[in-house]
Amino acid sequence: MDTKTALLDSAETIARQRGFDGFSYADLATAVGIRKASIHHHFPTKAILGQAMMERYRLVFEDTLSELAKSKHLADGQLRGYIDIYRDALQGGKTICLCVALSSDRNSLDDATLREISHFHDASLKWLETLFETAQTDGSIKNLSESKLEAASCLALIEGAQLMAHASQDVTTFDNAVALLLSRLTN
Amino acid sequence: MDTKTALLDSAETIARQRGFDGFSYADLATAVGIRKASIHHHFPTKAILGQAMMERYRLVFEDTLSELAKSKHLADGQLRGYIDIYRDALQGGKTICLCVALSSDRNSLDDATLREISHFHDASLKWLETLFETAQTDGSIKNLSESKLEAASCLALIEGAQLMAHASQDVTTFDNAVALLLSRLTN
DNA sequence: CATAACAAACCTACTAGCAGGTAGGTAGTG
DNA sequence: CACTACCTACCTGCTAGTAGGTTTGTTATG
Repeated sequence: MDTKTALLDSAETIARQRGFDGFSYADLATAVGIRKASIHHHFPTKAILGQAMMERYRLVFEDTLSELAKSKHLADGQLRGYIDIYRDALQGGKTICLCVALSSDRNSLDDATLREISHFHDASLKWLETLFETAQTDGSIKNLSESKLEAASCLALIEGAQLMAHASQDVTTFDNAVALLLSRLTN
Repeated sequence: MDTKTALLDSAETIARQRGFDGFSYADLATAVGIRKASIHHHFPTKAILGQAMMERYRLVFEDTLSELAKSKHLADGQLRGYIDIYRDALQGGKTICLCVALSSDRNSLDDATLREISHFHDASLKWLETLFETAQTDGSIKNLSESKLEAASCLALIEGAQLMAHASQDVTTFDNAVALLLSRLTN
């Protein structure tokens, strides 16, 4: 496999468990099977690696979301799919969304990476807002309020649910937190 | 001022901005005005300091909650107060609840501190559950579902809102996320 | 076809700086 | 005398990053 991809994969996996400060070049070297110094050939600095990691994550996520929007035409199905993405990302409480994981060690991230995170949040909010707009016409979600607020509330709920599930290392925590949101879906 | 208290204060302040790995004994030494090695006299290891910090935080928080429950008798007032605590804790996006901040660098925390965090979550959930039970009799919150799920959902929402507000360094993010929850309060 | 040139990908060996932690000494106080 | 609270000086281990050399495969040229 491509070494650069393998490095990003390892970095993402560990970062999602332990944050950006939670992995070192030494960790990646061991995981990938090359020497620590060789990583600098692919990613001159850790900041560049972080940025690349976050950008790739965002692009894959955006792709997943647009696929989801294509495959499910009703808002409730889309939201269920969206929640499932975050639930699956938990892997039983072991890992969390990269975005949530990096939010904590903000201080050790450079501006470019921070911008990637903002970008990610903005894109998520926009996608959810569209989803709730759809719901207002197809009626597949109950008790609707203003789409912008629904989106903000929804994202915060899901990210918080993930954070708590990670803290307790238990998916049930996630399931309990999103249960009421899911109960608003008609299908 | 008592040095030990000053150390805990500084540690808490920085930890709430940058996480547990975000502050060093050197940082605390500078902040408090003693030498780095002298901190070990008060807290032999960083793990012990972390534990003490989290325990104090939890105790103060529990105290605040019981005061809140005494001063406001209706559930909506209590919930508004609860949300305000988290909103104030943000200080415009600069700091977050210690519990949210530490959830991220789980790996560098010892078992005792992790147990303190669990303890904190459990206490919060229990308090909120009681709040929603109260709401079912006083009718001050609309559209009530099962109290346990309401509590889980509420805590996840607020913690997620705080995380996102911290990421964007903007309280508006928090306000948007909790707006729909607040709209369910009758007063 | 042989070989020289080049670059990509990796290596060993090293640096400076910071982390938490230790050893052992000192000033003040009951 | 003993204790608390602090000090200087140091240690080990880890971090990201650097310098410079080796291997390997491709590509251009006599």
